[in-house]
Amino acid sequence: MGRPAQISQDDLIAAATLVAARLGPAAASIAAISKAAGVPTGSIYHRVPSRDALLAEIWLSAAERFQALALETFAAVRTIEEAAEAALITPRFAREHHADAVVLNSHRREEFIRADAPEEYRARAVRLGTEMRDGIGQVAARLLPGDPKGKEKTAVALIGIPLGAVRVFLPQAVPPVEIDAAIAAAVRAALGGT
Amino acid sequence: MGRPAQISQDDLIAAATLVAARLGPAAASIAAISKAAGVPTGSIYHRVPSRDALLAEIWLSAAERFQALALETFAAVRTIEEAAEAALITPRFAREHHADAVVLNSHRREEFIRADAPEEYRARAVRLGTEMRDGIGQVAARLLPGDPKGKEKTAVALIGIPLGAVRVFLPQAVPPVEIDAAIAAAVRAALGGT
DNA sequence: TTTTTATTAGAATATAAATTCTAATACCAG
DNA sequence: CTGGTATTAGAATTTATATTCTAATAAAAA
Repeated sequence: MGRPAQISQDDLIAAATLVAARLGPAAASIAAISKAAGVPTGSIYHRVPSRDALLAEIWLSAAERFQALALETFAAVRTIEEAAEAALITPRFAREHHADAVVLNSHRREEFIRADAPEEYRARAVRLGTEMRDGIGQVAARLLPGDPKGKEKTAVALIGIPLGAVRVFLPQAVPPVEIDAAIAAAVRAALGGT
Repeated sequence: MGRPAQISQDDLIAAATLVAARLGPAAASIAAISKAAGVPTGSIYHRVPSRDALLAEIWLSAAERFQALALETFAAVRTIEEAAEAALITPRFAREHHADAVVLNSHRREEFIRADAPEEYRARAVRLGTEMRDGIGQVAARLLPGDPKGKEKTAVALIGIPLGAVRVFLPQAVPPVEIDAAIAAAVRAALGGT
């Protein structure tokens, strides 16, 4: 079976995520990542075909982790009060998965998934975007039926506001729990409740 | 006086800002910028000493433009209602200065002003940060006196929430005016008003 | 008109980082 | 024990791009 690997592909992505979160995707060079992972540069290419692919995996694995949680939560939202509670997944995720949150929140997707990235990765990213828009659209249909800008307002409330609040503290710190009440209140207000 | 320049330093920074906003700072190469500005690569170095300096100028000129507006507005805030109105400078700025807003909002400062950037630029960036924190602190002292987390809540309300709301639409689009009411309502709520 | 000089223009060079390559290594199956 | 094989290890190569350099140019001043 050959010589055993020092790290798994998941370990590699985790190490690369940490580097990208700390230094930014542009500075996440193969040299920096291999040093952080504790393996020689050549070994990286036994796990992923290229740096572009690795950068894409960093973003996609973080995004898929967040989105699975978000969509499941949003699907259950029937009232503005439930929406206010659901919006708190964003600060909670940032506390539990700091590096992922920094990757998603303090950087642009386009810097991880370039215009010339392999089609496979672009497709996964597009699917995530579509799924999120659908999920938001369904919440909007339930909470603000008939409002022509209901989708935009719901996106601002469920995504924009909590993300913005969290971003005041990222990437250095973790958002303090005290801001959760402010986020919930802001979401209620943005959706027109009380 | 020598051969006249095709573009001024401000023109160069404006062109570079557009490239950085569209492609990200990492992809804002000298070649890409010179092409966008319509001048040969060598001419760039008659305007700025290095690419690092140009990237720093892009961020600083955008940040200084926004911050002058923000601090002047915040200085007049005495009530939560005035704070809600003041928070709307962010979506308005994004509509009027789209590329600047994308630079500031969809990218990290650290990617424009690297750890090894010339001290002059780092100092300007540090000063901006200090001034903004001071400004927020003074608003917090007026709006939420005695609240131990008043500064964090004010930052979330005046910066985080409007920035997050705007970011739902950037970098492709411009935030629609319809969201301004939602932002104002969210800011009031985050500050504990009504 | 001639001289001066900042700029254009883009080729040449330097530098940094991604990728590939060769050899050595360590485990497993037989 | 031995052969097969995936991995380590890191050097060599390639590629991309920042920077420098040389010559030509265009306007203003003398």
